[in-house]
Amino acid sequence: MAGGGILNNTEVRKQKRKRNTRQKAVVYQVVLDSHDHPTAEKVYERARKELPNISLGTVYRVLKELSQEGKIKEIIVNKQSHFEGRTDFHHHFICRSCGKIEDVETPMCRYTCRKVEQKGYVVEDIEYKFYGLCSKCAQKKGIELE
Amino acid sequence: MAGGGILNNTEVRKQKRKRNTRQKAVVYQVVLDSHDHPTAEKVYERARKELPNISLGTVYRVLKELSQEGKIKEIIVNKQSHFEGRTDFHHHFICRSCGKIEDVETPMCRYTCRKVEQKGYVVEDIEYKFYGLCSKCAQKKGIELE
DNA sequence: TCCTTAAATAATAACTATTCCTTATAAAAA
DNA sequence: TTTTTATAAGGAATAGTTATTATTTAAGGA
Repeated sequence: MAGGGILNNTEVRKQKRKRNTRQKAVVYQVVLDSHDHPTAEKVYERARKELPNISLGTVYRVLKELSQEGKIKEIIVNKQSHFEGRTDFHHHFICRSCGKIEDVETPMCRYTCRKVEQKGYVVEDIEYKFYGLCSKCAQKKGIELE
Repeated sequence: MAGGGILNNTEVRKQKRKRNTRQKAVVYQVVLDSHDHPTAEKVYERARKELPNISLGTVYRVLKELSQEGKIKEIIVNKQSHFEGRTDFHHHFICRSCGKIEDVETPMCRYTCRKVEQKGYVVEDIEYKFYGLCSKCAQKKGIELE
């Protein structure tokens, strides 16, 4: 049969078709406006103020899409995804007492990368996490111990 | 009523009693003998060769105990726990193609730590993860692209 | 040695974050 | 406007893990 196996112009155009939905726009905006590294559930909560009928599944899917498109970043803490609008190179400090996640500005450790690359590895992504007590919780603990 | 609220000697001794079980010994040995950062499920599989009736729940509980005692280390990759017998300061490279986890010897980044501590944070633990392609997968991909 | 006791176990139910599935809806092409 | 199909909503399903409970067993003492 003619045309079998190879896509014609119409089919190619169809494949590329992408829709611009309000749900995606709202979820993206919520992440951009949030500076506390919200979980999917928190993003859902906030998005519902704008779009009361949005579903949690949609939030999860859109968050994954946006991450893959490089528009937002996913940070995993305690096996749970958190999201942020900052996409430049930086890392995170996680307070074990209050759970707060804070950004840490860090230069990439060239020495380490070189060492890894010497083994023939290709480094695509680097993730540093610092765990401990944030200043507030450290202070509180200091007071308690006195 | 007499004696209420305060523990007597017998009660104190009872509280401290800890049992040495075959299950715990076997799970520990399995982790020490494994050099591939096994998951709980994999540890379970291996422990069953020695103790066919051991339960998965026990494996999970013992792995957590051993981690808390500092005898083994837990590494979380893709929201899944892996375990290793090495407990000294080192980090990990994770191959996105084959999933292999490899140890990376790294000096602690003093500059970064100092920067974090300047904010009044108390750093208790540091975790570096490098994601990419291991030498084998990088080579394979190189060949494919030719 | 046998008893006692509570810590640890096996078995299994429950939980939680996330993904998958199905039907319905709506954005964009025609 | 009509058609097309990507995306949405709602809910079921899944995976990894933790909690619960009745049972077993290691350890200390009689």
